[in-house]
Amino acid sequence: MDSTAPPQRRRRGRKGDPAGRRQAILDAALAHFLAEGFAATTLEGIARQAGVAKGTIYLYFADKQALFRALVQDRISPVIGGAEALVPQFPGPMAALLRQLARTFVREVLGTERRQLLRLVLTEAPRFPWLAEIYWQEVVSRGLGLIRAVARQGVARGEFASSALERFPQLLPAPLLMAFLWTTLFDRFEPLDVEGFVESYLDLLLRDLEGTPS
Amino acid sequence: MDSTAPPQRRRRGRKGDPAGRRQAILDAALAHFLAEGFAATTLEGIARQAGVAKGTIYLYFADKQALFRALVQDRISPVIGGAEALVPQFPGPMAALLRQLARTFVREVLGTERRQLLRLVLTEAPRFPWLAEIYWQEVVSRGLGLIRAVARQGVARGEFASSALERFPQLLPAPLLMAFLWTTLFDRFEPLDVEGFVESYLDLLLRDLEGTPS
DNA sequence: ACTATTAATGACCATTGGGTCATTATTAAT
DNA sequence: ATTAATAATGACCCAATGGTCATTAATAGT
Repeated sequence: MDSTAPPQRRRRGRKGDPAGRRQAILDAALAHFLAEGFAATTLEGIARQAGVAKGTIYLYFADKQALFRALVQDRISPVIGGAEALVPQFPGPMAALLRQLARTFVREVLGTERRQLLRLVLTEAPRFPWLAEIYWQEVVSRGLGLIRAVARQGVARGEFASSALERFPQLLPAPLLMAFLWTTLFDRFEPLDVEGFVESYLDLLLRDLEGTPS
Repeated sequence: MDSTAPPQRRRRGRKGDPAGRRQAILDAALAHFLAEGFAATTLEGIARQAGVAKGTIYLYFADKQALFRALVQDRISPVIGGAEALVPQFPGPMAALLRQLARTFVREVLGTERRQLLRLVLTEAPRFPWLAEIYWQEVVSRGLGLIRAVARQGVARGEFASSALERFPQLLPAPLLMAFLWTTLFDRFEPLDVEGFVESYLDLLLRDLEGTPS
């Protein structure tokens, strides 16, 4: 996370590790964008933290926005991969799979620094349409697809009586989003038991999907 | 919404309507903050749209942040009032009341420019702790209180078999938040039938609250 | 009329920050 | 060694912006 070059070297000319530099810049940029948002982040600040001169950044990125874009693209994609690998070969019932997906999200995103990246995307996306688009392509559409697939499979196998989740796959991430928002903004006023909340919601959702009493 | 002073007057000295000026400035500020966010909004731009010189803003507000603060405080509070008036004297069953609360939110917030204000709060709050605090005091805590009251009442009257909503009042707004986010960011890729989504969720939630089959 | 008071102005200031580029250090090739 | 190629630098440029204040116009009181 902290990537200020170890001892303050002062080098010039060709350098050994261009990929490392790129990474250092990206790391520093992430830290600053997270803390201050896009508009308030200064290239000077990024450069200082990366142990690099301001001009150097422009050797790796066309401008501030390109840097932001590269950052997002580099770090966002890997998230969904695991889930996509898990779904098609899951042994147990679909209800259990949905539970696991939700829990994985809580553990792997809400419980790590990835949550900060999520926050960055959510807060900057309204102002950068391309950001929403990348996020849609790389994460949201794929996630939705997964949920739909599971929902459909559940119905096909006779495990689910309702197809509500297929029509509205957003039902699954809704409480996760709420938990995210809550812990980001309001936890200091009234802490939320995220685990309990999510489990509670899953009980409710799955109970309804499995047997619609009516 | 649009508040550029009617014809471009050029006045000096004492003026007739100081309250009107204040309002004009606030209107213009709202438009700009919504479109560009706090950091990217310029006082010059606000002044121009308000039909006022930049210096004039400083007669009404101490600085940029105070302006933002006043804006939020002025416009946010009235929202919850209606709901608070409705709840204590609602005639029908509590389930119907919850439905009405959710629908009102969809109609009165998601369906109006208030949604923009909500977006502004949500995107800027992480960077302005005092914003989260105001929003907590004026809206969130009161809203939560209402939901808890309804949940408790429902249980007391024997209408609800589960007290899940009392423990996690966030269960009610969760899908509303999702609908909000979705329509803000992803509607252009895959439109969401908000009404259907919310109703679908309410069915699910209320069915579960009313009779927990188990 | 004349004066005191005050609302409003906008030129101005100081600072900041994105972006450029001539210069310099380092390495690779010959 | 000498040269060519290139990685890195940071002083510099310039536009933009938050904030100030001497000046000016309108009004109220007398």
